[in-house]
Amino acid sequence: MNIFRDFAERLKSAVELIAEQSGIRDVDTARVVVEPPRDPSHGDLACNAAMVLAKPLGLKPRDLATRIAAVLAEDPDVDSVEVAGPGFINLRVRSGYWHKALKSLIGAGETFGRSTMGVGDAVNVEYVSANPTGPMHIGHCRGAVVGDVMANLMVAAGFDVTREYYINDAGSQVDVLARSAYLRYREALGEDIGAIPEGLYPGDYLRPVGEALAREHGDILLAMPEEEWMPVVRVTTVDMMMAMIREDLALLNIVHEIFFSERTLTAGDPSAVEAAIDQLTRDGLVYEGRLPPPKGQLPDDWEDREQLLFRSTEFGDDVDRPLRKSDGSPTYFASDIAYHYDKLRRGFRHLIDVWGADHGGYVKRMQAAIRAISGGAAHFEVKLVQIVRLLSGGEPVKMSKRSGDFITLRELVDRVGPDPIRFMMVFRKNDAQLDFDFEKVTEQSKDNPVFYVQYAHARTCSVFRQAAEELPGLDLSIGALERARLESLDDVGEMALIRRLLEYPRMIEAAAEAQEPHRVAYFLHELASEFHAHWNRGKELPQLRFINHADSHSTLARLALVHATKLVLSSGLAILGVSAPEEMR
RNA sequence: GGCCCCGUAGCUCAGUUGGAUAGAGCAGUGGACUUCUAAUCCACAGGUCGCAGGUUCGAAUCCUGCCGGGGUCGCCA
Repeated sequence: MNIFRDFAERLKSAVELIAEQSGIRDVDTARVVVEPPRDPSHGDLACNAAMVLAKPLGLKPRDLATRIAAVLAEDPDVDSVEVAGPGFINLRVRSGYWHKALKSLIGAGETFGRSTMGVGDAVNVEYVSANPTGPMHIGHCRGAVVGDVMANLMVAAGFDVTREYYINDAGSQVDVLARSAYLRYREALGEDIGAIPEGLYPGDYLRPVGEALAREHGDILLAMPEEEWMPVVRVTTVDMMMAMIREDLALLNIVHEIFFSERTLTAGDPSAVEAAIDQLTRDGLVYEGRLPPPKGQLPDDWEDREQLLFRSTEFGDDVDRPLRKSDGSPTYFASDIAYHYDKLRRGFRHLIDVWGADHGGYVKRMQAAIRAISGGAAHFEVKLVQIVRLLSGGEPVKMSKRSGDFITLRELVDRVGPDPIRFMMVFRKNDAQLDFDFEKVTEQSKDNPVFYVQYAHARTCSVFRQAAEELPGLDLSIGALERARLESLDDVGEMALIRRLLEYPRMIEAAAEAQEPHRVAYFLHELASEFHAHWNRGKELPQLRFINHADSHSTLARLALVHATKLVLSSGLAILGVSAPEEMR
């Protein structure tokens, strides 16, 4: 149950009643919001209805608020109603309502917080899509986690989610990769290859590829010209790189359902890319024309020439975009159009792409393209993740990709483990830069939000261990907790915790709606804080402790609250893909 | 130069899609360990929300123009 939605419904019927009395029909209540007030002293729930609807109803905000308040005051679950400020309606809910809601939370168990908002709509989340030219490094890490948590979040919100990886295995870089692997092949056959020439991939990770090629083909590739060995070597190399990337992703518990090869778009006659260009041509969205040279610094090899352009300006882009390179082959943009065409054909109407910030200049044209090919019917959202700055003790860690000594994802996971990486990568808005400090992230203290939240979960477990030990006769089953006399939970700390827990479903929906996974992490941090705070109140006021030997009824009610806290913490951590440990010694 | 992102406490950042007196953590100061794990908690202090206009009952949030930082700009993917 979602208490905010529950009361929003009650408010709307109150408004409709008042509108009817004034002879007005069809009031638009879409902008009416019921939310927790920023200041808890204002009550349990705050509503803006009077301010939003004053005009259409021809009333002053405060007068309307007073009339709505009078209707709501009759509600048996409402304790008190106040009109405040410019026309806020502040509700205080009877404590029995909270206890009822808590009971249903416990009954819902792990399904608490799951929403049907998505009504099973098919969503495609494309993320990582790192080039298959080497192991994953830190630069890929953030997009990987953000995409994965996004997918989890959309599942929780009731969408039918497919996780997808686009393999860029068609460009010239893959040929360069294959040449580098071919060199390693010669090396594996005993040849002294000397230093890796400039322009090829120097990494040791290609050695096993060379060895595999040698095992499979012996020396027959040596006698072939490049056109002949290239396709063979390319396939083996890309397959092995992708296997390696899959292993890297598995270290972060990331598993994609679909790996989509760019190369398959260029195969066949006509290829999917050519078909897409043909379709755009038939729709009159393509022409031969000239682009103005870029302002600022002109590329050395700039030449003014006619080329095949897509009319992206008709769909909100700043300039029209080329579909063919000077040699006539399709641009990356052209294959990307074909790729997204394919996603739409597979039945997806919601597409979420997670890209690195360096692709920011690419967003508008892709949005334009999808508007064009879907006739405006598809929801397409690009989430750009900003750069991660890697620090160690506050000092930037130097990385040089050229020399190949960048820090791999594998090294990072070995050093700090998957949980801190996953948590920290979503403990920030995706469009803000992020500092990732080795020392802070491995630290096991409250400075580290990962441990802070995990510790709260471990504490909930420790309470139950303790209770089982101290009160061996007490039935601690879920059923017993559900039947507990929850009305005895009346301390301010307990009530604050209950209110926070019941915000969970609303937070999930809002985060999914906004496609902002970081909200889950922040919510958990706040919930953990609420729990730690209440725990500590039991030190000064022993009568507030969860376990009370003299009173098994209140103990059981409090354990029910602890259980509910554990449920929400582990549910939220599951969305983040972070483990919820039972103890942290 | 065009486009995109960012600018909130000394530092790192949230801010519930336009709500009330702008919030956390770190750093600083002062407190709480014969305890259900002090890996925690409490209190104090800290702000012209980059600047200037505009929109309205109401702006950190939306619009315009500046300033500063980052990214990006046909034949890389």
